[in-house]
Amino acid sequence: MEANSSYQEAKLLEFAELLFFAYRDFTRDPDAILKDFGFGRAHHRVLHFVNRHSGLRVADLLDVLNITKQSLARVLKQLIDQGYIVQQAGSADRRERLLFPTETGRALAERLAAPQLVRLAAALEAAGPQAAPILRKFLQAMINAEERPKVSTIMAASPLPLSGSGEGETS
Amino acid sequence: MEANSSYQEAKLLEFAELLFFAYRDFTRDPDAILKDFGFGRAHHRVLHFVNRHSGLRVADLLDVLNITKQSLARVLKQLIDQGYIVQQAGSADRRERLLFPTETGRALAERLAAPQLVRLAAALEAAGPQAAPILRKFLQAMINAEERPKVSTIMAASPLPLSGSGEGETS
DNA sequence: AAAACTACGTCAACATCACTGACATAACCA
DNA sequence: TGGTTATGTCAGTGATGTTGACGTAGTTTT
Repeated sequence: MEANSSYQEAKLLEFAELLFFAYRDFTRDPDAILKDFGFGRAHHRVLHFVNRHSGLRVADLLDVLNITKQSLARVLKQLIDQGYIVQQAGSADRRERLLFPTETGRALAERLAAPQLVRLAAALEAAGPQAAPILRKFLQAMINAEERPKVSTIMAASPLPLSGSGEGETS
Repeated sequence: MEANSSYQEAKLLEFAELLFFAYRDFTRDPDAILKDFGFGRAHHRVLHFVNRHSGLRVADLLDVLNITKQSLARVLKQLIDQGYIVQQAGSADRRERLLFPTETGRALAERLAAPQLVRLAAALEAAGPQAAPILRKFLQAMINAEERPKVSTIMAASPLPLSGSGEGETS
């Protein structure tokens, strides 16, 4: 089953290139919007995960994004200072800073996601009715095996209930 | 057909996140190799397209990568100076600089691609036998409509015949 | 042949986003 | 009390992208 023929390799290279082009364009729409706010792609990533997984800790975010805390600090600080994200001390462990989007933050996150969701919906439809489960399997298998449990955990915790009001206890 | 239900949106968001993680890990292996050479992801992209589409012009490369010539210049110069890529004046239009990989360049390109192809092959297998055509449709549809003809042209021209020897006429 | 345009290279300044290393603070834990 | 943990922050650096301006060789147009 390890067909390593020239044909196979050419096919795989084709997918590698398609993936490059697809991802390039996937990020293009939000990048354009972000520019108007003086933000970059890093802000999008942070805002996305804070919005979608409300209440995650700074450590969780570092884990998800795979960047250093110094890298995160800059963008997170900007998002907090400009009122897109608020922090809240953890109730069990008060060292933890749980992150929540403000209303403004949620609105921006949704605005950034909108063109991407439209694109994804169109691409899924173009790929056919059975595409979704197949694509899910493919993408999951593309993720490093050691990372998969972590990713599953994060993605399963999407509608994490807001412990506090999620607002009003800004630093 | 514009199912915009909460369920649909959640599913699409899931794909958006999976795509992020998948692409992140897709670039991880080559990034690690590049570090040993003092190169970055930009070098990989240039070397990849020069290797796979031997003889393309600088203008083609700019078009494919969607970056400015000043950005390209830095990495391209390094790859040329260090013997991974050679230039050759176009025969029809001698202003054009056609780009070719050296043997060393080809070897590095293949080494960088290897883990990605392994990953892709495994993911395609995990996704099932009908995955390839579906995935191809999906990825193509993810690309901006205006860009698709350009991308098709580039990808169709993969085994572009080397006009010269492809070596020996370095600047 | 002169003028205009094209392909490419290059200099300079700058922004974003990542990194390493070091150190500070507050809160938890033993 | 002392050690560890979660987070924040300062300082310096590197990779990659940007805009703007200018130069040079080669092609095309008039």
